[in-house]
Amino acid sequence: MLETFIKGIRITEEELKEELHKNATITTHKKGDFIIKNNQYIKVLKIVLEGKVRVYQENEDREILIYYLNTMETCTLSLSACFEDCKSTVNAIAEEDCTIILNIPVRFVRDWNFKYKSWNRFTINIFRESYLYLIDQYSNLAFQPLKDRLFDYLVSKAHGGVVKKSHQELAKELGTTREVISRLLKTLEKNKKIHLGQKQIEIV
Amino acid sequence: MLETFIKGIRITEEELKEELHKNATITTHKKGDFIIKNNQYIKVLKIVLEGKVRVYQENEDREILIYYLNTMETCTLSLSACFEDCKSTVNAIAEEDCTIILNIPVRFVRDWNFKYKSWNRFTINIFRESYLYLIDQYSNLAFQPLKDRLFDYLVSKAHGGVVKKSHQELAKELGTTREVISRLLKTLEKNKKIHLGQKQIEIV
DNA sequence: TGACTGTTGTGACAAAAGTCACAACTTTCT
DNA sequence: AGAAAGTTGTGACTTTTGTCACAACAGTCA
Repeated sequence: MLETFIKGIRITEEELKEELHKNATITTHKKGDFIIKNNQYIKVLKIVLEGKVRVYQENEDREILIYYLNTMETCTLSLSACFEDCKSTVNAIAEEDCTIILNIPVRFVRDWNFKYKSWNRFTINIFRESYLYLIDQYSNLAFQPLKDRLFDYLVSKAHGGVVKKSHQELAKELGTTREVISRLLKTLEKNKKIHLGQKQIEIV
Repeated sequence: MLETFIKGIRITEEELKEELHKNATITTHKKGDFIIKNNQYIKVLKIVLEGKVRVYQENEDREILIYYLNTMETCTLSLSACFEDCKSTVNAIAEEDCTIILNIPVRFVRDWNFKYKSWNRFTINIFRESYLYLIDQYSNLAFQPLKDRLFDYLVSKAHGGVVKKSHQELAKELGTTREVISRLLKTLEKNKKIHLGQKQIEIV
């Protein structure tokens, strides 16, 4: 439930909005394009105007979701990188065609933090909420068995009681493998918790 | 390695230091005292002047470490709470007798963020580093087998090649149970990676 | 239509982690 | 010294998760 509140952009000051538009470059990306790769230098703030980006960590053949960026959401890690040069430890990939604001010069992001109250608020809120959300995820990962994490995840991602994702996608989001997800989903179906279709899961 | 750099307080402006001292209350706590409990409202910023505090999440009979606060370190979660009223989702317990600055009024923490550049820097840095550190921990938890996390943890906590902790303590820090730790340590000893003593582990 | 690609199901097995029970040893405190 | 509390070792077992192999099915596109 935390998740639905985080990463929303909330800029109110007109002057700042103008600065944003004046300084930003807008780019478009096709589904499947990498926005950032592990070990690459992050040099600009990224705000997703439209589309969907998956930010994740990878490890050999597995992956785990850090967060999704949906329409009008800001990448916490790129914001973070504005304050200190650093390499990315994550990958980000366009899950849908998307348009992204980037190339806001780093020094602006820093200066605004002291110049505009609303930007300051915004920055702090992004960090605050991302941090709390991650702690929550961390402790779930530590204590909840996968079958519970899976079910909770399905519930959180459902639109009208339906999740349109393949088992492989779920595996990549939850940090496990496809076979494990398939098996757990079958069990959930036997227990009348869900109903399985092709690339579609219905929550009962 | 990230860990050794985070949570350090770095206040340079004299005026701000004075404000800190003027407004703060200093309290002392005995080893074993709870500094904050799960579900309690966090109302003040906490900075550990001396001693050691363990901040962790609990789940029935298990626990997992979020971070330790050592001398001159600031609690990220209490800083975060200054910007938005919220309940704690963690516990914090004094692992050694300690003295703590608290009762800095919340509005000061917020105002300073716009008034003092160094405080602004400080706030951002705390969030930034804590967030990056947690992502690192998160992905380790997801991908590294416990035996590796344990060994890495021992290495990171060793002073002069020695860790003075009981198996129970390690279990609480790594989010598992004592028996599991005992067994893994025995294996590490057999593999000549460590040498086991009473409440003491020597890294070879 | 038929080949290709992606998706799902599943059995068999292995490895990792958790649980329970109990013994033995150390340290602390009186 | 002796009791109590904390610490460590360990066997036996269960549950959870990961791996491999292979089959069947669905959707897309030439």
